[in-house]
This record gives sequence, C-alpha cells and structure tokens, in this order.
Amino acid sequence: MNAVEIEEAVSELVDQPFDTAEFPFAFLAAFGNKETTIKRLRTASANASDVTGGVLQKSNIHIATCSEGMVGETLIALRNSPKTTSNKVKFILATDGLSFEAEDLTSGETVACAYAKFPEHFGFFLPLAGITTVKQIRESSFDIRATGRLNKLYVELLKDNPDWATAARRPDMNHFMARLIFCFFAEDTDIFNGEGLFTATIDQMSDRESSNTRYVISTLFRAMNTRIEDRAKAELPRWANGFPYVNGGLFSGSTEVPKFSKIARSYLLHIGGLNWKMINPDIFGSMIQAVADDDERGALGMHYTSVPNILKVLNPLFLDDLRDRLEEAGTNPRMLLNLRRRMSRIRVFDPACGSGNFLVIAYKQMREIEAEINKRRGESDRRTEIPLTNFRGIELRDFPAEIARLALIIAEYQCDVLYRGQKEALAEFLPLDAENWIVSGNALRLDWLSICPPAGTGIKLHAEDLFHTPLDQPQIDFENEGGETYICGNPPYLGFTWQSREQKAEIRELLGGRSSASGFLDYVAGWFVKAAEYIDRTGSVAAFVATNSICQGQSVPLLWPHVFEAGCQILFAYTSFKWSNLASNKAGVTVAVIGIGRPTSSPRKLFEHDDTGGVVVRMGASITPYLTLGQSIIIEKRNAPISDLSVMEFGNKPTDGGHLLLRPDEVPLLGLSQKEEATFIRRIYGSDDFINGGGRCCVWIEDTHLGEALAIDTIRERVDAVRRVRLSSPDKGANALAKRAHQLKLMRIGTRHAIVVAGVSSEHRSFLPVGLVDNRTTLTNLAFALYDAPLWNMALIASSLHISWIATVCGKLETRYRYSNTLGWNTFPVPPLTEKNKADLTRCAEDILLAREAHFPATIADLYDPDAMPADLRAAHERNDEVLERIYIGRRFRNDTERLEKLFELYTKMTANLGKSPKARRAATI
DNA sequence: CATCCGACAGGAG
DNA sequence: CTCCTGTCGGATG
Repeated sequence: MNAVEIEEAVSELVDQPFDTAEFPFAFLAAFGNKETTIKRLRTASANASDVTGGVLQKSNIHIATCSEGMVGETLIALRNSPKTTSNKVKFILATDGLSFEAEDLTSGETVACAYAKFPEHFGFFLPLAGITTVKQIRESSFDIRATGRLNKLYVELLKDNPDWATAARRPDMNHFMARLIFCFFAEDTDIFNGEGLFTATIDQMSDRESSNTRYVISTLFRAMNTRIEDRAKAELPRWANGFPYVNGGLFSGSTEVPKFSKIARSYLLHIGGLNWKMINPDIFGSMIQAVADDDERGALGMHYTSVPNILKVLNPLFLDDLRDRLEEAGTNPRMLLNLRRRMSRIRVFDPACGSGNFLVIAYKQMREIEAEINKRRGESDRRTEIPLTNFRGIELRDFPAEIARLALIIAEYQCDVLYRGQKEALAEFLPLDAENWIVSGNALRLDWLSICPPAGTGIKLHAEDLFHTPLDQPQIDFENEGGETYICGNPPYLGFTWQSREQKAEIRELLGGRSSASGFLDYVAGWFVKAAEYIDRTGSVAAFVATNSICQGQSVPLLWPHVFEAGCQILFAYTSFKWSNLASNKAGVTVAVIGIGRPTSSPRKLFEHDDTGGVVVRMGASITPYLTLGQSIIIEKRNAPISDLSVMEFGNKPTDGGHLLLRPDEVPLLGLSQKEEATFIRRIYGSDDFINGGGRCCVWIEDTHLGEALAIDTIRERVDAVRRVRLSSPDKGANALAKRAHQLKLMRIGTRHAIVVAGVSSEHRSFLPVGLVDNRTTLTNLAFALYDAPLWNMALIASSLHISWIATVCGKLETRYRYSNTLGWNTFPVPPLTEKNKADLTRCAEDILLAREAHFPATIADLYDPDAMPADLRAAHERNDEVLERIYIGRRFRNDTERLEKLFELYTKMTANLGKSPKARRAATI
C-alpha cells in the first residue's frame, strides 16, 4: 500500500460508526496489514496486550479502545504496560471514539485530537506501513490527502469528458484543475470573503443530481475574471458577485468547465472540505504533478524531491553566499539595504522546473533572508521586494507548468502571512498581477536567452524554439534589470539506450556535430551544454542534480570538453549519493550535484557524504569532471594499451536467451556420454560466477562437430531455441547471429589459461577481483580476459594503483566498480618494466594465488570481504603493492591521492606523443 | 564488431 | 521491506 492508499483507507475508517471492539483491527487493516495477520491477532494467544480492550502488534503498535472520557488514563496504562516495553512497541494509541491520543515512543512525539480528525495525522503512523524514507512526507499528511483526492476527481472528470483527455484539450483540463486548487486555497485562507465560500456556493447552488454544476462553476470563474467596475454590465447572479476579481492569467483564456457527474460533484465537495491552509507548495507540487500523467498516476509522488536535496543545489549556488553577506552586514543598515537591493534583482531560472519546487524553495529561502534584513532594519511589515516573476522556469509537461506558477503564488501568500501578517498579505494579494512566467515547452529546443534574457546585454530575442515553432506565450519583462541569474534544477536523466529518436536528435543538434560519439550521452547532458552556452553569454552560474554517470567513464570525454570550451569550470559538486524516492520497492538512482560557471577567485568546494550520513567539504583549486580535486585531465578510451601490457579482451556475449547457458546441475539432464560432455560442455564465468564461485556451464560446439552435436536431441532443442531468440531480437547484430545459433557470439578461450577480471564488482573491496582460469573455461560479457598472458599482468590488476585508476576513470554501476579494457586497462600508465621487474611481479601474483589456495574453497567474495580478509592474503597484496610501487617511485605511495597524481602525471607524459584528438588536448590544458 | 550503460533489477537477510 | 551487489542485451560508431 502506498501513502495515498493508506490515507484513503484511514478516511474511510473514520467515516464508519465507531466500534470499540473492531477499531484496533480496522486501524491495522487501514495501514496495510494482511487479513491473515489480523486474524491471528484476534486470537488471544497472538495478542500480547495486557491492557483492557487492548491489541498489541509486536514491534509495532499497542492500541486500546476505552469507554468515554477514559482516553488519557488508557494512554498512560499503555505507556506503563510491561508488554509495551517487552514487545518493542513503537506507537501507543488510545481512543474512545470521541477523542484520540497517540504517542511515538521512539521520538516522544504525540498526537491528541478529536477522533474524527485523526486522519489528518495519519502521516504520524506511516512507519507502521514501513514508510519511513522521507521525513518531509511523513509531515505532509495534507499534501498526500489532497493529492489522492484530486487524482480521483481528475480521473472521474476524464471519464465524464472523454474529449478533454485528448492532447488538444488537455491543457484546458489542466488549467481548470489549477483554478480549482487556487479556489480551494483561497476559500480557506480568507482570500475569498468567507470560510469555505467556493465549496459552499457550489454545494448550495448546484443540484444534487449535478445537472448544473458546470454552470455554477463557470459562473464563479466568470466572476473572478471580471473587474469590479465591470461587474454591473456582466450581469452576474448575486451568489457569484461576492467573489473577488482574481485573474492574473489564472482565470483568463478558456474558462470552460467540464461536465460533472454526480460522483465528480461529490468528489469536488469532498476535496473542498479539506483544510487547504496546510498546503506545502513545494511538496504538494511534486506530488500533484503525477495526477495528470497517465503513466505516473499509479505511483503518486514517486519522484518526490526532498527539501534537503534541493538545498544541496541551491545553497552552494547562491543562498550560502547571501547568508554570509547577511552575517557580514550584522546590523549595519546600509549593508543590509544593499543586500536587499541585490536580492530584489536576483533571478532564479529552472529550465526543467516540473511543478516548481526548486523555484518555490529558492523563493521561500530568499524571503526568509529578506525578513531577517527587514527585522534588523526595523521594517518588519515592509512589503517584499523580491518579485515572483524573477523565478522563471521551463517545463515540458503542461500540468506541472500550470502547478508551478500556482505553487509560487501560494508560496508568496504564505510568506506574506508569515513575515508580515494576515492583513497585509490579504490587502495586496488580489488581483494577481502576473502573467504566466513559467514557459511550457522543451527546454533543449527553446532559446534560454529569450526566456530568461540576461540583464544589460541588450539581447532580446523572441521566444521560439530551434525548430521555429512560435511560442504562444507572452514575453514578460523581468522586474529590476541588471541582476544576477542562477540556473538550477533536476532535469530528466535518460541513458542513451532508452532515449527516443527525437531526444537523440536534440542532443546531436545541441552539440552541432562537435562530438563524434554524442549518441552515448545521457539526456541530462543537454542541460549542461545549454547552461554552458548561456553562461558563456551572460556569466551566470548553474547547478543541476544529474545522474552521476555523466561524471564517469566514456561520458566524461564526450560532455565536459564542451562545457570547458564555453569558459566554464566546475565550481562545486556533491559526489555520488542516492536520491531518495517514495516508491519503496524501487531502486533509487544515484546522482551527483554539479555547479558550473566562469572561474572565480574563491576555492572550489567538493562535498562528499561520509559513512554516517554527514557531509564533508574539501576545498581545492580545481575540480575534475570525475568529481575529484585536482587538475582536469580527461581520459579517452583507447583500443590498445599505452603501456607495454598484454591485450585484454571483452568476454563472449551469449545473446542466447539463456539456452546455451546451463547451471552445473542441468548438465546431467542433457544425457551426454562422458566423451560428448568433454567435447560440448565448457565452464563459463561472468562476474557473479567468478566472484561468488557459482560457475555456470555452456554448450560449446566447434563448427567441425556441428553435425555430431545436432544429432543429440537435447542439444538440438537448445540450438533451435537460441535461433528463435536471436531472430526475434530488434538488434540486427543478434539477427545475424541466428545463422550460427549453436555458438556464443565469440568462442575465445585460452590455450593454456586466461587471466580474468570481473566486469562489475562491489566498491567495498580493497582489490579488484582478478584471477586465473584454465583452458576449459570461457567468459561472458560480464568479465574481461587476457588469454594466455604472462602472470605479471595479473599483479598489476591486483594492485592498489590499478584499483584507484579504475575507480576514477572507468564508468560505474551506481557506485560499483565497472571494469573496462578500453577506458581502464588500455589507458593505465606503467613505466617500462625490466625482465627483473616482470619476474618479481610474477612471483607476487603467484603468492596471491597461493594465499587464496590455502583457504580453499573460499570464494573471491569470501576472501576479499572487507571485514574478513585473511592475513596471509592481505600480506601477499601488500608485497605486490610494495614491488609495483617501488617500480613507479622507489617507495610506497602514502595514499590514493598521491597514487592518482602520479598516474595522471605519467598518463599525460606517455600520451603526449601518441596522437590525441585535438578536443582532448584542449581539455587537458584546462 | 566490440563494448558501455541502465530515474536498474533481483536475491538475501 | 531494506540492503547488497552484479544480469543481460540494446544501441552505437
């Protein structure tokens, strides 16, 4: 159950008549407990409660219902119950059907309210359903309730008005929903004259069968679109005339209203009954945007972005600086005034704004600083000088764009109430004076300079996209020309495999043919390229959260030279961290925050998360595109080693639908003779097999044995299955392989042995998984091989030097090591090795293998468990590092920083004459 | 033809 | 569910 479903269940529960005996079970059911769990709890033996009327669920909650007026005493009894302690209960709850009290025993937080109101606090109990991920969400019960109900209304309205679901009418539908939300907010915050006026008017004026709901609502909208002085000739009915003139774009355009069924009408009234004063524009926005998205509707709020994460972008981008200036100003009125003037001209531009949460948070944070300035200057009730229209955004989807503007309007009102008071907020709120300054369109196709024109440069273009489709939105001038512009946001990430044809074309267009392999770039890279161009013209600063892969492996040479050529540097960054997300069973994505701009005199800041969840800042003169401190050297892939090393090859890609691969226990089922088994079965290793000692087998048929092999039924069936899989693949390469369905794509195998490196492996190990396999073992595409190579190669791969290099320059799977021959092995700089060196290293590699042997049958995973690595194996690696590092610098390196410094220095030297591409050479000098 | 990546994916605890 | 850690095959140049 997700949070929205739980909210619905809880609201349903409270609408039922209160049943003393049943309530505890109904409550548990509402929080997603299975019928069987509850059935068990009903039996006296499973219910551990020692309180009258109590139900206790182990490690979760102790609930008791009681007679009227006894709630306080009952809660105390629950708290003091020995069973509460012994069963590690997290929550206690007491209710008599009139009042409701509960306590979170971990945090000590309490809830006490009327029974009917407890659904408003359902977020308090979300940990019961295993939802603990995001604290903000837990505290946003209102936003979840509102989202769930708006979602139901939206779906119902589309059902009644199928034509509104078409692409052409969707914007009308979305605009209509935005108006509704505004009205709900307005009627609960005195913006309308009278509590609940909007909902009450619809309730009274439209009949229960809903035949005229549409008329009533559109009449109200018409009123809100009519100036007071024009009211007389508008001939509005008396009940509509009491509504203020709102407009501001919100009630202009089509004020058409969809048809309302009886159900839709009741949903509408139900939503109006919520307390919209509680809305959090930032959180609500990110949840509500899923409502209009047919694909996302099932997973409401999944892409929720938390405030702390948003601040990782905004603080280092400019808010920290504003706060420093505030600190510096102290109570000096002149300095405070200058800061306020500066802030009034700051523009924040989010070219992927979604429902505007970056803009809303930036606005609220700036208002907080401004309020402090005004307080220190003794001007507490002063009107804000931060214009809402300085918060600009571009958003592809129509509905979020609509919501973004609304969220900003609501944020402005809430800030006014908070810092200046209800009366002042109301006095200046209506009519809304701004046009729509959130542009709905494709940010990669639009010209950012015209949407967010730089101050004082005289650049003013018309907003039309690169494909010359005019934008039917008015141009809005910024207030206060001449300020700073900060670009921020969380643009969409999409790996090259998943991009549409159009998205690929956009990236290619943006790079204008400057990059030969742009087809490998993540979609998010487009925002960095656009931002760099914008910065080149305007000198602003930009920071985005992005998938960390744009700072890894092959993406680095594809993207970053363009950014650097535009005169940008990385000014600050957060290295990889997990982006929290509300979908509990879905893997999160790993991101980095990267800020770019023209070089400044202040040091670069590199933020890293430590193991305890804290943040460490390191400063330096420069940040590399791999998000390390140091000179920016970019490593490009190569197809041959720059050092004197053996050739490393990619493993065999099966592309067989699993039909040529076998688990060891499947081999006997083939019914082969011993001789046949020796001819047709080989061992095959991927990363997992190699690291965890699984060891699969594969069918191995040399062309000369084909006839003999196909005569065996079990083998022929498998070959036929492979052919079908390959023919049905959308990949042309796979189709071609159908001709030799009896074989893996490649049939490489060592004549004596092969040195194996795992393709993907955990970043917690101190050394890369590398080892030796015999000539009956082949490899999948998840492993690399040096066939019949001298053993000293293995000593290099097993070294600390190599793992630092791989960790820095190769791609990653999230944060895992991902080995690559082209990016990591072929680029690895090694000084010339003498025969003596090679002999020493061979000895080291043998010692490592022997040390492992001594622990047979431990797997690589066992042996290299960071907490349990055997001492003799560790010693063998120490000796290996000692020998290798002496070859590099005559002594051991002190740490990885020193290792990388040396490796980059050597790489630069070794590649200087190797004919680099001009692009890479330029990048290397930055 | 070789290989990089995944707003991931699947198993273990 | 949360933590841990690497499959598999398409897309690309």
